[in-house]
Amino acid sequence: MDLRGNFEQNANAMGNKPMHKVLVVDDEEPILELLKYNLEKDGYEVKTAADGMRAIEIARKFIPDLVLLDIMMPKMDGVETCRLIREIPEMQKAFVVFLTARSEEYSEVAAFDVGADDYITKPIKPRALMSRITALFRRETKKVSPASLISIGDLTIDRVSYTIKVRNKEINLPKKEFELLYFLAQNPNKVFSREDLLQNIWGTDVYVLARTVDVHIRKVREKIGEDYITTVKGVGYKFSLS
Amino acid sequence: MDLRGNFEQNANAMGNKPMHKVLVVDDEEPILELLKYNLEKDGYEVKTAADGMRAIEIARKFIPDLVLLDIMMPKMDGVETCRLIREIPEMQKAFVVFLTARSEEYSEVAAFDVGADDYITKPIKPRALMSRITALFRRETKKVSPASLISIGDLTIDRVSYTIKVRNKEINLPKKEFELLYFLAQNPNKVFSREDLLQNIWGTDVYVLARTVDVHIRKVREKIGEDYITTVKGVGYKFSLS
DNA sequence: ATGTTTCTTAACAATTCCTTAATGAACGGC
DNA sequence: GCCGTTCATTAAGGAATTGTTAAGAAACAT
Repeated sequence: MDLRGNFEQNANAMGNKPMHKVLVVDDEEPILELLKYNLEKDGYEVKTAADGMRAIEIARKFIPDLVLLDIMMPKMDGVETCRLIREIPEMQKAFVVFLTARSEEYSEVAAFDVGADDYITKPIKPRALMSRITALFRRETKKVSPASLISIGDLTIDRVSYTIKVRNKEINLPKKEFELLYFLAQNPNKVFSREDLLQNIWGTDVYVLARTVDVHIRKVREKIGEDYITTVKGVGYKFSLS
Repeated sequence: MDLRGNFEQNANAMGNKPMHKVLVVDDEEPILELLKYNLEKDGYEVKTAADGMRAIEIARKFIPDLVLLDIMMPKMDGVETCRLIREIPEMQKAFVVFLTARSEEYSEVAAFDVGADDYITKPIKPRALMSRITALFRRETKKVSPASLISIGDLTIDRVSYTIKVRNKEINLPKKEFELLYFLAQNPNKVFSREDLLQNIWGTDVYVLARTVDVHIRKVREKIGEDYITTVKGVGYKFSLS
């Protein structure tokens, strides 16, 4: 069973990679397969369409983050398809990358004019294509974390340098421990159940036992002292000011 | 809590912001048109120039907030044009963004030395360009020209000669290694992901695997010692003072 | 051209971190 | 006191990330 299935917004406090959706549009079956195979291997969720009409139908529901679009297609060509896709409100911010045979020299200007973000010439080299797609998503503006510095009493949590300071002593925490402490400290005095913590720090698509939280709590306490995190029996943990 | 939200930069379409003036300089007519069209669609006031001389004439009267400047031009190249533009008193605080063909590899250092704020490789992808311009204007403070000399502890980084000094010993670093160290040292204690580093050092249009960063980190450490660059597992690297 | 340096990738090793499971301790109800 | 529940603590295996090396491309210089 594919556990990745329906979890799009698996972004969480740790900044896990969101899974991106890709729609591939080409009239040649082998190319569809090749691209689908490579994309899925890299962890993208993929749908395919054999012509422009189908592409638009699918785009409306699927709302891909990226459309790979063959320029030369029967019935409706790529540029026209792109224009129509851009008319779908939710598709405004999606990326569109054209696939074009080298010989064609299809007007780049026309392509970019309808809002293409890049174009790639056939024959397609999977590795190169994949790295360019990676680069596309890499450019995405990323969110700014709410507070990069939390200071409570003699404890300082610095998300920029990923370090904490207790009683003027700097300590390096492993990622999960850091995120756990950071998350609790963002809402001082508020109790979170283990499930809450798993959801927010581990993410929705991870299958981890609730007891795992205990172990991390224990390790954080070991490093910063017992005074900051309080156990609320039967409920969960909270960051307590004292 | 899904922290990911839809924070996109749909800034331009509405809102009564001050209208920004843009001067586009390129010797190719189609490119001028493409850029002019897209910029005006986004609400900028645009003027164009086909060569450096004309550019300077226009800049003197028009006083644009942003100059898009092709690096490769007949008669006077972009770098020279930029320097002359910077001599116009009213143009001191304008943004300058270079346009460059991917193949050229025009000296970035030369470009930044004459006061470029960014550079973008052709072929130009209007949507990407527009969002970068939006981002440029959104920045409150104009990027300060980076210091050419950084000194931290017993480490000195000299951007002019591309050399560093550790414990009074001068070392020559290859370009990528130097820029990596330089970039990290500019923001001491700040953790950068491999993606961050790729974007800022390799550029947005280069397709390189993230693990490549590791190898360069390794080489830098080999040369300057293990004490300066710290790994933050699961996150990235940082320059750490200790 | 030729040789040299640098960059990138790939493969494997080393390390750290995460998760689980097992055990013991604390607490409350009966 | 006894029992059951819940949490604390520890250790071990496995998973994930990073370190390291080498080899082929690419860029650069001679």
